[in-house]
Amino acid sequence: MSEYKPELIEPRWQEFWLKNKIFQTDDNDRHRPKYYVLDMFPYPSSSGLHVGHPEGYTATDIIARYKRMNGYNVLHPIGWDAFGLPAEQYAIKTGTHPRKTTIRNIDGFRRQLQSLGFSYDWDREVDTTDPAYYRWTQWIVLKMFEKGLAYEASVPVNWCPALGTVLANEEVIDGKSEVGGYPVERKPMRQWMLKITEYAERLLEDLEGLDWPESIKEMQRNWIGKSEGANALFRLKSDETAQIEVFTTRPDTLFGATYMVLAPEHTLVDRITTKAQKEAVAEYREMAARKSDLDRTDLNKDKTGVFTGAYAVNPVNGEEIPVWIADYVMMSYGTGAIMAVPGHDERDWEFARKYDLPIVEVVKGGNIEEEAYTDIEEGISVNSANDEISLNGLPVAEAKTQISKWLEEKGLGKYAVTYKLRDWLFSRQRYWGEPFPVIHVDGKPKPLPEDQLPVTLPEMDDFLPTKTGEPPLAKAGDWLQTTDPETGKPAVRETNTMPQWAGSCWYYLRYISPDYEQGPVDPEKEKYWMPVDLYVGGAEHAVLHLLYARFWHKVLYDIGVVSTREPFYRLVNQGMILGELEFTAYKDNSGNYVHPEESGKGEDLERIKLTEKEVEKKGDKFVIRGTGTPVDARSFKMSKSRGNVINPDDVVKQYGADSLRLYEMFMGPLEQVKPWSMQGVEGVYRFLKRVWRLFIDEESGEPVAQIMSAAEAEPDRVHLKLLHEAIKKVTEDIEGHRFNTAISALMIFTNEAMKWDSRPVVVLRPFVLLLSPFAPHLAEELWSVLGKIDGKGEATLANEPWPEYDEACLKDDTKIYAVQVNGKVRGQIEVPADKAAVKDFVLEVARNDTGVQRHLSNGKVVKEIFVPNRVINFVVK
RNA sequence: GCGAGAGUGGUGAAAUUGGUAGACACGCUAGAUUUAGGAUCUAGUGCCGAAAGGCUUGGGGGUUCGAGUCCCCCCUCUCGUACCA
Repeated sequence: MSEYKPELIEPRWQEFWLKNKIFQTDDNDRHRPKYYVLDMFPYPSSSGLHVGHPEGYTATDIIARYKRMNGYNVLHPIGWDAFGLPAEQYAIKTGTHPRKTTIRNIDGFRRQLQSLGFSYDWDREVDTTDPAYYRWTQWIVLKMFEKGLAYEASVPVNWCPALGTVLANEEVIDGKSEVGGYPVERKPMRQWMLKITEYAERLLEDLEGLDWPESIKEMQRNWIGKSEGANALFRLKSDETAQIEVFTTRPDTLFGATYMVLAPEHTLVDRITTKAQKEAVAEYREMAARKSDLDRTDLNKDKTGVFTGAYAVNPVNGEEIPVWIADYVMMSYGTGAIMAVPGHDERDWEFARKYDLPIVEVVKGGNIEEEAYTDIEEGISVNSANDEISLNGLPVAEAKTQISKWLEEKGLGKYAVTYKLRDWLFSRQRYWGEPFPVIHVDGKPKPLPEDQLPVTLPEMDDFLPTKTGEPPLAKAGDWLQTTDPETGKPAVRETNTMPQWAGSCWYYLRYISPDYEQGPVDPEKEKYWMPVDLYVGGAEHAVLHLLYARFWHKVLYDIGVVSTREPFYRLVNQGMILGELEFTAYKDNSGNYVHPEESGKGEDLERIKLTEKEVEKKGDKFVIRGTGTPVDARSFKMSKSRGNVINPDDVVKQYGADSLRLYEMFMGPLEQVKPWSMQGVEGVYRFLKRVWRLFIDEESGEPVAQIMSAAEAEPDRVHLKLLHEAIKKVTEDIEGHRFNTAISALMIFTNEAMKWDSRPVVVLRPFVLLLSPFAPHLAEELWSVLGKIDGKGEATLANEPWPEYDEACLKDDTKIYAVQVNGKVRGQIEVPADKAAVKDFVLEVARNDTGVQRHLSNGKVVKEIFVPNRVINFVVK
């Protein structure tokens, strides 16, 4: 071998690592500190890896390799979140059993991941579709039944006829299914729910201690949506027995409540509606029921509603106020009813304007003729007094406390907290998911005893749901009919299955003891390994996966299965990788290039893709070269339809896994969104070739003559300075996840070392170790080359200690100062290091610099700034 | 609308506490070696200018001897969210 040929090097080392189980984690070694570094659970899709996967995986692999070399016992596993809709839909289309597809896809993913040289412990693979795994998923759900955290409910769900299943709110985007984009409608169905709301407060509170991106924490906080306020009771004018309870965050505006609104689905509506209004109300309710959530929000500019004919009494001032129904009030939030304060709530203001309802000012500070005044900092209560209490003159916060106290004393209301978070709709009408460990006896659901687990999926060849929306499992006759193991009574199995989230809620625990038989995780090992020290994945899981997993973890904590309150101590989101930068010009019907925005008829324009050479930059935009016609210059999300998808396999084939890994890390900061560039891959590939030539003579294929063993040549100060600078920079940058600048430090070392006539092994060896987390195949290869030269070193560098830098080697003989005059750099001076901190000496040298002198002669020096080892500034007047 | 984040060369980006802006890489220009090369090496490359010099981190103000970095106002983009009372 002569040139750098990754296709020859890489498979050899991958096989070596695998065969010798180099990265197998030793569970019983409790002396070393542990480090658990985790990638987000991949779904093994049929299309294989995309370049986004290796981004996070490379980052965690670098950390894992680095931590091992630093003496940590590292847990770095991978597995498969393999239940899910695509395999089932493929089965419906082709008749191929989902298990078959799943196995094939997993094999594909495993092959791809291994071809990238990731240092996973392959003996810990887990697969959510394996009964040995989902046995414990079912077990956890069983525990939830026991704790009363799972219940059945008939809820209007997002029924997608095309997919034949119910979708969670978060799987519906703009009224269409996230998968496939099919229309979704509302339909009431029997469902399993999990009481995540019971954990709302803890899920919110425990965010505090987590080292997560602030944006993700904020999204979770918003999702949980805690509001503090009061519940207040309004009695009805005509019906002494009925009361309307409302939730408000602004009890201080109670005197300004001029009407009330119930959600159309509110149970009181039938009871309070007057005869005269019955028809109008019924009509409105029917219309509202037909609307999906999307339609409701879509129409949010034009609020609608109907008067019920009933009046309620405002408890603070005895005013009789009309009760309306309107779909801008949601049954699922708060109490499903509001007191409307149009003076100080935008929505109520709009509604009141439209239906000509009175608007009263009770907080001074704005102009309620123009818009609702919602400020809570400056506003002062007015018009808010009765015989017993007056809020007048109080700021909002104080008014809130006063009125809440009063309401409570009177039994008219009390302090209340409401969350946006809803219970988790936990069942799906699908085949390819975990069956529930539940049977129905005498029409009632009953959890199975633990020893009946796992409840395995029945073999089927028809995966279509029934026409009524009953899950496919309803067709599994033999499986469906069973007996209650306790009573022997005939029983029917639950036919819903769990959503895909279930398996991914606790997989990080199974990795710890994948073969443990007595529970989901070996408690002793759990105590050693948990929590996860570093969790890396895409921001698309910011809310759902991370919230669900935190919820399950807390349940497991409560029943003593895990020892930590939170599963993931530190979270990092990798930024999305976009396609290559694209230049697009637009032509109109007559074939003239136009500006897309100025033309104002964007839909008729023809899009022309231009190359980099066909455009130039003018001002702050790109134009067609030689003309003034602007073009769009943008990178887009990779997608099949756009044709800008990069397949990692192709990159590996052309440049090798090390180049792919290196490029993905060199592109920019891990967390940032960044566009792909094939030329950038070329760049790092050239770097690796240069590294190769630092060691190997391309003509002969032998090590270069410049390499000196320890016996032949001592490293000199220049060698050591360069090396130790690299060690310092690379070490600190890996610790701070600044992989791009770490690579740049490796490049600087290589560029300099290439010029050396003598390349001492004792300098090259640490360099190879620094390179190894980034480009492990090349590093192993070069390590073995060095081993042949001086007969030292192990067969693999994976367990070598990480190099440490020596401060003494970093010292310079001289220091360089920038010399400024009035803040502008006018010269540069070099002074001996031992005198660099001597102010008078350095200033004298600076004054004598010819370039500086010229600028000093213009006036009088009034001030001299001296920043040791950096800069001097003369202020001249 | 609201919330969060980000704007630095032709491009991806550096600049860890306020101290020489543009490291490293891509691209480009010239040259060398060369049958050729998407190979390698050398030199150059923020902008304006012949040079001296001036200008420059989205725009405008401010603090400071000194601002990409701190403060105020504005603009643009990305992501999230959507009647949550």
